[in-house]
Amino acid sequence: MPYSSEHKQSTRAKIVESARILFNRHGFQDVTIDMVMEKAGLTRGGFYNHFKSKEALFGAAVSSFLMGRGAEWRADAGVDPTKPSPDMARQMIQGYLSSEHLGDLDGQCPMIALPSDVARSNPEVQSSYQELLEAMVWLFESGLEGQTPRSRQKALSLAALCVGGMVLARTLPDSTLAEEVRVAAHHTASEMTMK
Amino acid sequence: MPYSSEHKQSTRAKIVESARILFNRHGFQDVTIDMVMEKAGLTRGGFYNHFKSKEALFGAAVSSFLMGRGAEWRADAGVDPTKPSPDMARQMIQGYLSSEHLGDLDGQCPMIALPSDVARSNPEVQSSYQELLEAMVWLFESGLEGQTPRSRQKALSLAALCVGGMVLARTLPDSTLAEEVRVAAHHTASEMTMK
DNA sequence: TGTACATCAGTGAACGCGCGTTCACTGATGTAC
DNA sequence: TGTACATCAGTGAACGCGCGTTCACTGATGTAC
Repeated sequence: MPYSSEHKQSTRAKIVESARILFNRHGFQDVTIDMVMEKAGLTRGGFYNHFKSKEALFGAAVSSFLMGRGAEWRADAGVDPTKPSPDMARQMIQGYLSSEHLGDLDGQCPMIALPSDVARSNPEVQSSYQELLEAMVWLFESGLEGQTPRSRQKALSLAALCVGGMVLARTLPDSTLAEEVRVAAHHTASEMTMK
Repeated sequence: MPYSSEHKQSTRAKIVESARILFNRHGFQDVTIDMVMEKAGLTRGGFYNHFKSKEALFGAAVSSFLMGRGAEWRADAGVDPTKPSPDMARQMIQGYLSSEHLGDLDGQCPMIALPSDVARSNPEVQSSYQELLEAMVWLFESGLEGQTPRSRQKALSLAALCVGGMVLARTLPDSTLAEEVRVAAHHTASEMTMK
């Protein structure tokens, strides 16, 4: 077999990474196969050696975030699952609702950048999105006292607050108001981990 | 001048209403001018007698929600601005995070249906979106005790929680989890209006 | 060790379809006389 | 009051462009002998 066995894999990875960044910036429909392949240093035609459609690429891109940063979240929380610390939840909130994350158009969480796109996409993409949320909720839940229905409710609400705060902040044209929303969500979320 | 003066206005209104519903269901890009005009009982060509572009229609559609339900919110809150009641905020939360609202694909709030679309649209559309959020925040803020920085933070966080909870619930393919998120956000938001 | 061969990742031209927009027209309706 | 006229909302065919996808090919690289 010509070409080393890793060669195709690494090309595929380059395509997915280019796609993840471009989708994050421009959304599903405004990104063309040409843009993705050019960013990956390749040409149009080769794309279908790796994916059966543009939608399949979208799924791979969302999923790649889950495997990357999402896996970090899990790892952070899973270091010692028997002794979960509230610090982990607080660090997560700190990072997620930070101004750095708000400005990081390339690296941001797809739940912020692509909610409508995912809602209208196919079930595989939506599953990746759901796994990402579950990772986040799981980390929050582990970081709170005990595993009561109460902490479950709190963890889910924290996720809604984090995602909602960032989605709003990203969409508002008045950056002062956007910042106000982000900071308010940040404070409220922090308080919720206290008591 | 032929045709009564209201005739064109009412045709325009029919187009906007059709567009609002279709955009809510399918997003900006998946709705065609043909679909909108057909739903309004007209044909393609006439569209440009009313709007200069598809984007202009999108702005009018988002804005029409603001003028419709958004105005109701304001009116509700503004009945007696000197004596704001926490009931108003609670009612708003009740309705916004209800399962009826989650299922109402046609009539739902554009902040839930179209966040990514608006984020990538032009400034006029984003302004409409912002006005909608401001109406919501204003209602929450009026419903809380006093006008302290504290109540402002709470009002903004409530908005983030409402929108975030619904965006997540709408996007999750597992409807049990979606419902869990909605209910959790509902409970937490209600609690926040208590103390 | 060197050479012919087979494989298949990557190329780039072409296809085909959809959709936003334009345009020449039609015909309904209000106004002037 | 009735009739000719002017306006302009609405029609539907056509245009043109972009983009997802296909396809015949090229050429780099591993393998067999």
